[in-house]
Amino acid sequence: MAAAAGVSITTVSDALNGKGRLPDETRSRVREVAERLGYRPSAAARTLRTGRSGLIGLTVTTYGEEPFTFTEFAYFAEMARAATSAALGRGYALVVLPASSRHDVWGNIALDGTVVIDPPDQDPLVSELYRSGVPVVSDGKPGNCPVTAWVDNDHEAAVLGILDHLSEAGARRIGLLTGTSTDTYTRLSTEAYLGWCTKVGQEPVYEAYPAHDPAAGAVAADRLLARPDRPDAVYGLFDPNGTDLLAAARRYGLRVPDDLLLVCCSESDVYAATEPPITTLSLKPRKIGTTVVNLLIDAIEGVDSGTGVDIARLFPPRFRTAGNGPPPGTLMPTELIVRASSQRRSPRTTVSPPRPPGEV
Amino acid sequence: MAAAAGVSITTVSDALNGKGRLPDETRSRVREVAERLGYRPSAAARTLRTGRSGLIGLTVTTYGEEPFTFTEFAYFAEMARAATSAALGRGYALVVLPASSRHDVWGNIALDGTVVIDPPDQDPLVSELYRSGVPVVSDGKPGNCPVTAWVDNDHEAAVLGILDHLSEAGARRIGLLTGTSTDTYTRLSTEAYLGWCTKVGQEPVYEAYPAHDPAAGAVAADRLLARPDRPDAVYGLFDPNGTDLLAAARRYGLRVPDDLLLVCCSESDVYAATEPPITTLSLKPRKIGTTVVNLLIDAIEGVDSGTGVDIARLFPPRFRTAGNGPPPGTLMPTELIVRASSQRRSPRTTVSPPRPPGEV
DNA sequence: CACTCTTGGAGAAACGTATCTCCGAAGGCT
DNA sequence: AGCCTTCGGAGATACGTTTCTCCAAGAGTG
Repeated sequence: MAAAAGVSITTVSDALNGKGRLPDETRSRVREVAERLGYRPSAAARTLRTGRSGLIGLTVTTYGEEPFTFTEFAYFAEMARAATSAALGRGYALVVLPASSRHDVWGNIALDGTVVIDPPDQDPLVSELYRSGVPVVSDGKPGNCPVTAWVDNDHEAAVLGILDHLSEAGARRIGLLTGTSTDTYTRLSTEAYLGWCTKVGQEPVYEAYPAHDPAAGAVAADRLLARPDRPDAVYGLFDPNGTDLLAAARRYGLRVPDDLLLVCCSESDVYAATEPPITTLSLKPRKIGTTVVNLLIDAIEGVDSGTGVDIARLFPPRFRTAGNGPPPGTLMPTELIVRASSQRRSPRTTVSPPRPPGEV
Repeated sequence: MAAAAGVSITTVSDALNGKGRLPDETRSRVREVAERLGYRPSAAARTLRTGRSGLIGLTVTTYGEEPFTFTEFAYFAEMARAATSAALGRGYALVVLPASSRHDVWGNIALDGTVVIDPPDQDPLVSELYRSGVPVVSDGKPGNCPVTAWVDNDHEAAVLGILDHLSEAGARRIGLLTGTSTDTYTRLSTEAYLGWCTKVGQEPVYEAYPAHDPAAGAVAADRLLARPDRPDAVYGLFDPNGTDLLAAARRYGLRVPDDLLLVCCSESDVYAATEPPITTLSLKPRKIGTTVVNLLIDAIEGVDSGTGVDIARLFPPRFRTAGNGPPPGTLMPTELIVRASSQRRSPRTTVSPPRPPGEV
């Protein structure tokens, strides 16, 4: 377009990007012509030249044959929404890419960085990205992956907070509805529960089921309440557990909260309208999504080119451990939304602060 | 990488893409070296050269200040998930881009095509994309936009089916909970309701509220049941209407389905577990998402370069109208999942077939 | 032997941008 | 008058592919 419009090609680039030293008159003239011609600079050429695509990958773990959980749990949907919004605010767009997608799709996209949700140990995808010099920030503390940074909730503190809350409400034997998969969330939460049981001298009462199978949840809830050592309070780790447990309680003639105290982890507000309303733990996916993306973009824009070493210098000291240690991580607080199902008095809301970073 | 590995640059390209005429021995040798070096061809360069990025935009309409509804209604989440999966299956990735995002973000991304969800009349974004030669397929029949193709439910048939269903169940006065926005879904559904009322001689009984405001839905549901001409059956156009209406009915001491028949449009399975279970209309977002993406990719891969004229020839005759008329559209069937809230006998499931394309 | 045909692969152009270097001209200074 | 500095902008190169054209050598044919 350039030459035809008024003059040369360098001038167009400079005028449109505000780079060179041109009189305002020339600048505005070039812009006006570009506008009139509907000229759009080629994103591909710009990406090739600058090495920046403005694209961020969002990788979601995949369970079973379905492409991904994405919307299966409200957590992911909320998190993705917040992440998209945050990225857009800084001029980046999100590409959603299941970890399972074939290599040719991943390889065919110029990514400035990647957000990885709950990477499994030794995730080959993360390793390859890291080797390629692509910054990776994970949602969920990574097991053994070389990520640039990570963000997570303090799951241990959250579970302990809930168990204490239920104890205060009068629970004598607290059960857990958990998952069979080995992701960080499930593992840390379950470990926290078991540790608490040991500490207070309660025999653990829990049922585990494959969390990605919606039917299995109802069965597990039923099983939990059918046990001879039936708990008088239950915490369910997954979103649908609340309704499942409520239905199971109804089947066994248990009144909530009188005979059974109930808490589940969920981002859904349907639990404000159930009968009775159910206390939920929110993992604050919006905050997590926003933080993850901002951390990632900081890394992208801060480091010049793929040495991958200077990145740590970008983060404030509170985010990183000393020297050449593990990647910097930050813990986000969770929020317990107390409703009728877990108490006999009036509701209130508590926020669990993260533990100091030193203990991470 | 090329020259260093074994030999020249053309050969590498040919070997990796299976293009030229090379002996298998050379091919495998080059591939092996590439593998060892961890060589990845530059997506940016390829895009620049071939004009194909493998990227598809997914544009979601935005309500108010929140970036987009995306997850607000399960419909969008499901649809996006199916679309992502379908795109991935054909080697494309999805970039999620709110229509409201600033121009510089849109312009900075090389898109092979775009999926637009429910474009408003005269959408400037769609017009610009179309002019740029980027294929656009919309979910929702476009009002006055030059799209390549579109996919939608037969909303009129769906509403009429529900009204008939409620009539058969004994409803004498059917109310509607609808929205104040002017999107196609709301408009067509409301018009179908009003038309039906005229035909059967019933006075319309409806309340409209801003669908993006979750609190307003509960208020509107309450208002509808508080009217002097209270309906004995209600259809709610939006996902949360079911629980809202159920709560309102409870407040007024109305038994469902005895005093009030209930149906709402929702993709959520929580309505299978409510008390009583609520009949829902599913718009089949999975099917829509899949179809939209496949149509779009057909258009992308079928037309050589942006004339934008030959595209219609790609579609089977049933998808297009004659000559130079409106863009080809296809209607997907909806599914009415009949549960206890709308009948006094045993549930069954009916599928409403789309009307013949001639009447589009 | 002179020729054509096939095989295996190299050379070079082009995609459209950003950026580095350089150049002419004009003005100010000694 | 000669020199330095700034202004406005042009030229050239590189980014890493894909693809079109072309070439050399050997094999087959008369």
